[in-house]
Amino acid sequence: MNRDLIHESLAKKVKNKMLSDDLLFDVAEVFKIFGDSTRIKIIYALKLSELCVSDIAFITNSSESAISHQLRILKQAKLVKSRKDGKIVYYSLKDEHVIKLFEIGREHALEL
Amino acid sequence: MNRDLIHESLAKKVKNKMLSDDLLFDVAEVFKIFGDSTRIKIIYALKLSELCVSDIAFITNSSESAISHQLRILKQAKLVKSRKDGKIVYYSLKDEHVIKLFEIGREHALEL
DNA sequence: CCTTCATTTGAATACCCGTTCATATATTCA
DNA sequence: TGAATATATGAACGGGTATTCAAATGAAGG
Repeated sequence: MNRDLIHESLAKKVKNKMLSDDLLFDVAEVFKIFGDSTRIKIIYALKLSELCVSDIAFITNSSESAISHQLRILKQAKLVKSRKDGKIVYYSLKDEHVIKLFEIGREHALEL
Repeated sequence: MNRDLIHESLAKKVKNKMLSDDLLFDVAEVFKIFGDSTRIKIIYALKLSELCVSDIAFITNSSESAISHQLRILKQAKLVKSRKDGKIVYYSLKDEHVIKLFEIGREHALEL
């Protein structure tokens, strides 16, 4: 780690302009949530409609347990919200921001 | 997996409207690339300037080997491009799309 | 050529994380 | 209250992946 810098002036300038490690970590965390097939499927399904756990399990061909675990993660990340009606818990996307992120990722995926 | 559907009609409708597993998988893959602190740091640094491997290692406090590995991943994902000048390889972001995705993730991270 | 230096590569390690399975909680209804 | 059902939870297992370390590649300069 104690070498000569190849472009000392430039590298130090860029290093000074870097965002904080904390913020960059948080940004990575947001993307990490979207970076799983099951969660992306859930997000897209919820983009189409409010749904309960077993609906989502059916739609995504996953177990209810797996979906429940993933919904907890999505909820902790404040990407989805839930309401309870009797035995059934209905999940939906928390805001338009989530949809925006999804759409841009989708555009990019299509460009490959 | 062979239960009664709670909201059969709705669930089947949503399932029919789902994007293909392949596409949703690809979308998740894109986000997965962004979902790592080191790679996000690299992306942000390259947003500020074209840089070589050892510059990036200095800026991100990582080893050159680790950066090189991550740059390969970023290049395979078509998020960065490179040009060679003698011994030195200069990396830069491939297009504005990458910046757009980063910025939206950043906005979302700030909203927590 | 031989050395130096920037980068790459491969194998090994260690860690993270998604799923499964079994069980628990909670709510409805008989 | 007791059975049935929807969801949640916790532990454990397995697969994936980021980093490290050692070594290889490739280019410049003496």
